[in-house]
Amino acid sequence: MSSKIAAPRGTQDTLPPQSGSWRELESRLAGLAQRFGYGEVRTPTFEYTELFERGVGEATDIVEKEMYSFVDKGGRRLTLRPEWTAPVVRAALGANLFAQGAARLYYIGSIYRYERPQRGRYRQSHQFGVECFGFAGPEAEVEVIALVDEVLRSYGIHGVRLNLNSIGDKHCRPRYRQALLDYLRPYRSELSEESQQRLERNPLRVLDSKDERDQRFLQTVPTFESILCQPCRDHFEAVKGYLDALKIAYTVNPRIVRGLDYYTRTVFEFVSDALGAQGTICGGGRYDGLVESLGGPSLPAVGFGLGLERFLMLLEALHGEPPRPRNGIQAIALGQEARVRLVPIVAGLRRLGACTFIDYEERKLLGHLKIADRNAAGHALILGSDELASGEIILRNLERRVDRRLPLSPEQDVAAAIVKEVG
RNA sequence: GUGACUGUAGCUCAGUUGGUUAGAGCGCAUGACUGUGACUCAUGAGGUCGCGGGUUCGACCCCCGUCAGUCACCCCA
Repeated sequence: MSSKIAAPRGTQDTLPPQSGSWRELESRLAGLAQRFGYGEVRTPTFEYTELFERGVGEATDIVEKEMYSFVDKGGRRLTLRPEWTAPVVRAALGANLFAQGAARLYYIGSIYRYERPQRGRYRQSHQFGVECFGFAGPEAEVEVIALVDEVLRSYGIHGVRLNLNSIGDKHCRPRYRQALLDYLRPYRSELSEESQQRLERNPLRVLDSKDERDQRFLQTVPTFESILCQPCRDHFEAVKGYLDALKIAYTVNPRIVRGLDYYTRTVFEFVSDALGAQGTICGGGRYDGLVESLGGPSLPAVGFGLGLERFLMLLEALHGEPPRPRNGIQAIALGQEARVRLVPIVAGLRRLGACTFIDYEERKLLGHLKIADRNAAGHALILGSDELASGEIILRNLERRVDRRLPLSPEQDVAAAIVKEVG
């Protein structure tokens, strides 16, 4: 026997019953997005590398060290999608979707990042997200935040906090950047090596350093709020006002910056402390400059990405393993003659939409019933020599342990009678 | 990329200072019960002890390497 091959590092297979939880979650998310007026977008799993370099930002961790990039046989530089926003914008531009102005899109699918796996972080993971294009006003932020809130409500999730911040726009962000530099430069040599590098390349990122050596400087660092221009300040206040009106609780957290370059003004994240170190379930914000930087019109936009692995982990942490309800019919034939009669009945049941299990091996009734338990079937349909002789088939309710006898003829009505009985 | 811990049956794990034939529980199979399932009882199958090298008379155990998992850092979903 040759050796087994494992799934690649940081990836995982999903089999029953977990695959059922995935399907349920995905369909609920899709339904919710549609309720908010969003249509589904699907994009290729890989894109030209340049899309992410331009869209996400050269100085981000994603582009610097986390992309799965390769050169194809035609010499093209390609990358496995590390995030959805840039591809969605590209796709929308390609379809000229912005000709009419606003557009609302949602997605569900995989992303790829070359990182060391740990709890809540994988090399292939999945995100649900929305992108709301065309609205410069604070209503757009509130709409997408309300959508996430609705997801949490629909699962009865409590204890997830919404962190909110504003990082300014193209007018005040450079001012803040300068203020930050002015403040930190004198202490440059006392900062962590990592932060020293960031100070020159991407000073905002110094803010979310957790290094001990940086902390004392960060305590008294000038905050964004102190330097926001008036329009940004008004915008942020309006977002908060709407959230209050919708009774969505939030905390203003001046330290959240987000790792992607394209964000402007509002940034937010939903955080749980039930998930270990990787507690961010959902991150998002406004990115008014991205569409234009990818060759489109100047069009404001807001969106978020929600991590499905982390969300499912949260569900399990909060509610435990979901109980497996008994459902479906275990068809049991005892003997070849019975099997010949039963197979068409099973086909009929399936045509009528009934979930039906059957094992074709020759075994005793006991063995079949154990298989029924394993399948969590709600009913057993038993056909053996006794039933053939009496012209009746037994339908047993496995939960209540009661039998029903149903006539075996006329043949074409048997399946319908069973379905009616099962309900 | 850095660090710590862990790899023994399908699953969860024992395995003494290195010693001869590697165990348990659950699960699985068969039977007790020509044909009535969540309970019993009995019997059985299932292991290159992650992989490769080294030390040793002898390695699941010690050493080195490697791969994988877990958790944390970095960062993020």
